[in-house]
Amino acid sequence: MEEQAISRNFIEMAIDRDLAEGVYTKVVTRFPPEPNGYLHIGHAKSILLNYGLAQEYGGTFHLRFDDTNPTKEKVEFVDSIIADVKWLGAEFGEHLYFASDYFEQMYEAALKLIRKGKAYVCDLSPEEIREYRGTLTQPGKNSPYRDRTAEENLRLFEEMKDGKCEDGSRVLRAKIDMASPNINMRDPILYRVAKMEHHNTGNTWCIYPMYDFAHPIEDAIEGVTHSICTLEFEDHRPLYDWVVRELEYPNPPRQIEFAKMYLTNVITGKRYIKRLVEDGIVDGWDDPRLVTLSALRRRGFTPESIKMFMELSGVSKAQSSVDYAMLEYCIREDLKLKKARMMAVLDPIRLVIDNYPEDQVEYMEVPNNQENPEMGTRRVPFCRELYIEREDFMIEPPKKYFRLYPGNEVRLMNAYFVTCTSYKTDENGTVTEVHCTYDPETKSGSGFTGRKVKGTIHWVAAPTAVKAEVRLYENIVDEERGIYNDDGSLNLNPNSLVIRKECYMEPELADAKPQDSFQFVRQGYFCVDSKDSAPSNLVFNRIVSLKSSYRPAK
RNA sequence: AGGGCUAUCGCCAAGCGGUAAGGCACAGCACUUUGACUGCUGCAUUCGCUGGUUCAAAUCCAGCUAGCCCUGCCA
Repeated sequence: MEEQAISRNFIEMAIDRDLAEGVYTKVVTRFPPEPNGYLHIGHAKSILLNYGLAQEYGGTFHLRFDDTNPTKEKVEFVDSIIADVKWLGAEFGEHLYFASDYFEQMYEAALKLIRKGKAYVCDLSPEEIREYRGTLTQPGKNSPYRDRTAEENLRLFEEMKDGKCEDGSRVLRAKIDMASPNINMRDPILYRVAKMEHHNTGNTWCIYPMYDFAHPIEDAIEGVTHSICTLEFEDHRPLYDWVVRELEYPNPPRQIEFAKMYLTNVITGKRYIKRLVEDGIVDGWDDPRLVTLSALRRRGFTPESIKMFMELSGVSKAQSSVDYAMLEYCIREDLKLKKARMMAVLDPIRLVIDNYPEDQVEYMEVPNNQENPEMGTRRVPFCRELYIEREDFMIEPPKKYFRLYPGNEVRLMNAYFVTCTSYKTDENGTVTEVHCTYDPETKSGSGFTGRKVKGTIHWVAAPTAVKAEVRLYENIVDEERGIYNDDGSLNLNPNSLVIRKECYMEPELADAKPQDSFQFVRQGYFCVDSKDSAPSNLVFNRIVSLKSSYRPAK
């Protein structure tokens, strides 16, 4: 009851009011994508918002393809969208619809408007229509075809439907107000001719309804109560209302707009992503550097993390750009207790324990996740020769560096304390090998409290190490300058390349399957790539790095 | 005779006339077999600006300013 204090967003408040006033008795929402591309993280907000609202009010959520323009749509996109919506956990059950299945009803609706004298067939060319429309500051003027009789309009519209008109030669228009300050109300086009095959209806139709006409009808047919869309449609609301009013739907849906979500440092915007795909800059719609849902999934993001992200970012009408760090927080938060913490050395250097028996192998009992004992333990081999991270050793350590350097003692995670005794370099002065001695008394779990060390480093036994490839991703765009330059050329951040590393991992990881994910101690969360991994070649994508408060001194 | 929307910390975002929630980020301390995690602490005398109404204004009124959207037979 005190929990009630949690604030409700403006959409919930509007729905509460509608329910209280009896405008609606149930809630029906929908996510209405056009199948002209893959879904990205921006769409996830709309999906989760609509689905969440339906859940919250015990209503229904629909997935409806707004496929009214055959020139842009493909079944490939329909399939990917369905997969992505399901992956996010937005259950639409039987409520999967296609706007194109309503074409007959939309045609009837057009007929109704014509009979009411609210729509007319216009023979103006596209250029003329533009001229007649006026400008932002100048009113438009009436089309010379505006006063055709209903009979004539009916005849002409039928000709359009029957394929007797060429593309662009005629349109059906609403008769509203050419002087309206809202350009959408200046006799908007309702139907256009497009002699083209449609992915769903084939060649049944050669006239297709425009969004402004089709969308309110789709919503009304399905009994949608709250038609939630983004801010750029605010100016269309008067037309939306005009359509449902003139068509005399009994309980017309109501359109509510919210601000699109932008993420800093990534490319959102379907047309930019599309261009990167088409230009071959990325491997495909699911290239892990993208923020399409399929890319995030491939990279290892979880639906839960995306849901959390949407909940944290909130819903409002203020144009906003959420910090990418928030998404990173969400995925770390989600994986923290769920994933095993493994040791992997990304930039290896050999560590030899001089006083450890040459042929001995010990198996260390290691918890899979310190904070989640339910995840059990595993056995990790330990021996005389190991790999450690190159950055975990320094010849001359800066202040406050408490990893390995000559004379210093550190803990090998889950194993023993070791003290660095010497090191070897090549002719360039690059360290090639580090030598140390271990103290048998300090074995992990032995309860040794004799002395403490400040640093703990991870390692992998050299003879049994599994070789794998790891990919680290940097942001693909230069945040400062945007994606494309003025001349249309691509503006990639020079640091945005994928960094590939050959690395060594615990033998247990040899059995990792595509989409399995883990925390690599001190390195971040990684997920086995589902496309590029072969049994003989494991490829891990870094989902997100771990936070680090260590800053190497300059 | 342009219209619509928005403006609260670096980034999101509550607030709906009674004296600025929360999260991310950041900083510091503690803890630590991950410099992680966790815990604690700090982080808007002020709500785009200027006036006005009121005992009282981020909240109401007026006028400015800035940003976003709209002149597709796209959605």
